[in-house]
Amino acid sequence: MTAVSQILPSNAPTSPAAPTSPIDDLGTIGVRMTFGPGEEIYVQDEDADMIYRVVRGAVRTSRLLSDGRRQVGDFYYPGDFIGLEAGPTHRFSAEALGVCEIQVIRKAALKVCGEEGVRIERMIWSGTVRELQRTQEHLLLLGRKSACEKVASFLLDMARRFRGQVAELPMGRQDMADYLGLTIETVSRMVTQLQADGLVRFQGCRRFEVRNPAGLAHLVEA
Amino acid sequence: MTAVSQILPSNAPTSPAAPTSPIDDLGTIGVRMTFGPGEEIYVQDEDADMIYRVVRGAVRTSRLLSDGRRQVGDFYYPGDFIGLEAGPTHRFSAEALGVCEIQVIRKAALKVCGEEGVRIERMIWSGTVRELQRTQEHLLLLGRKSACEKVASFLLDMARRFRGQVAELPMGRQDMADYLGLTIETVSRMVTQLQADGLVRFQGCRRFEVRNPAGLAHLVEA
DNA sequence: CGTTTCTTTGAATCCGGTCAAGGTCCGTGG
DNA sequence: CCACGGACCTTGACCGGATTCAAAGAAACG
Repeated sequence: MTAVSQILPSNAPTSPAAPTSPIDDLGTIGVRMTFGPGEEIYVQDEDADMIYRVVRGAVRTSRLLSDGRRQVGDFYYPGDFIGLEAGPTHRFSAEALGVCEIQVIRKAALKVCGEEGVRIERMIWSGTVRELQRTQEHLLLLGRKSACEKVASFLLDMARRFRGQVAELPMGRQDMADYLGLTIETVSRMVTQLQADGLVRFQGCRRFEVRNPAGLAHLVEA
Repeated sequence: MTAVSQILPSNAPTSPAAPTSPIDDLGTIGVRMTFGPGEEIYVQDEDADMIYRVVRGAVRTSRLLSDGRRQVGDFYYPGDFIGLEAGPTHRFSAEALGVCEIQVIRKAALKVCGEEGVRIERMIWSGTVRELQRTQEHLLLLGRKSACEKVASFLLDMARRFRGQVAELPMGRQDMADYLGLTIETVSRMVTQLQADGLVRFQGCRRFEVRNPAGLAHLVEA
């Protein structure tokens, strides 16, 4: 199901200015795998005996309703753990957005790694708490924000990762829509509107910069 | 801010058929406190050095936007931990729905309780994972479900707590609305509609029973 | 350079929100 | 015991923001 070490050609958006947060080393535990665009890292309802960490690239988690509606849980970047939510099985699927490299660790392996295992378990704990916090933030966004506020929140959040430089979105409009609980058309319209209002500027549909941080922040409304 | 051991008269809905899930004992750690309807157990942005566990009654967590919009995070019942999401400060407030009794435990106290502390820390860990799962379920509901499906999901979830008997809602329509990302009017209309369709039956606005479990489940659409 | 996929834009529709009344439930006090 | 008052819930009419449907435009890819 999940391809082991599949090498893809260099068509990947190499994200030249990617904001590489320094990734604490995970030591020698686990295996590195490479996934191509759209490939599944793990699947909804599958057993959850591994945990995963993004080394390079970006990942989305998503969940499908039986009639095809989809909710994107979150997007993950280098240094982030994924698959933490799991009880016995995964509630969401995880898919690579572009080419990405993932470190895969068997949960059971941590028990027998002493020192190193304990250190990683601590990282997992704090990762889980952060995940819970982000998810709660996401709740607020989905439950109580307008389309315009949703898109503004999302862009501001993305822009933060790039520290004011030009930001590059690793996902398309459909992924944004499914994250924000909107349709792709609405996302597109709001992006257009935010640009018309001079709050952001796009160069192509995946690169943008914030032109008016204060104005954008005002829309986000903590 | 939070009243210690306030005794309220017996106007509380004593919930005679309340589904008392057996609560594992927390031993002698921590203090029990009683809160009256609407009282704050902890407040958004407050320091988070305690954890809390519902002993009796029901609790909602909620978060306020600066313009008054409110999102209810979740509802908690006897045995549930609350306040787990916290980094240094609480992201949500927690308020008592009716009269309720809460066991309050200073986090730092767990470190020095040996055996007992470790046992509770494990309960907290599994509580946090369950919380994350519930929150993700909530995401799906807020992002991708119609008003009717939202209300149906909610009622089905509540009904499950009462194992098919007549269920008693500890919260009012406004709380349901803020949990579901709807207005109070829409919640009311959907309840009326579900009743008209013969899926549920209300006796008063807080007691109901499921009349057609399959039909209701069909609306929920996993 | 043609084809496919993704994005944007427009027009019409509809679901849920808003505004405004009326109803119900309860507790209080005459 | 009943009248009153307040809080909460329900219902109706209308409105508007987001979706839907459709088509044109732009990017990515072979």
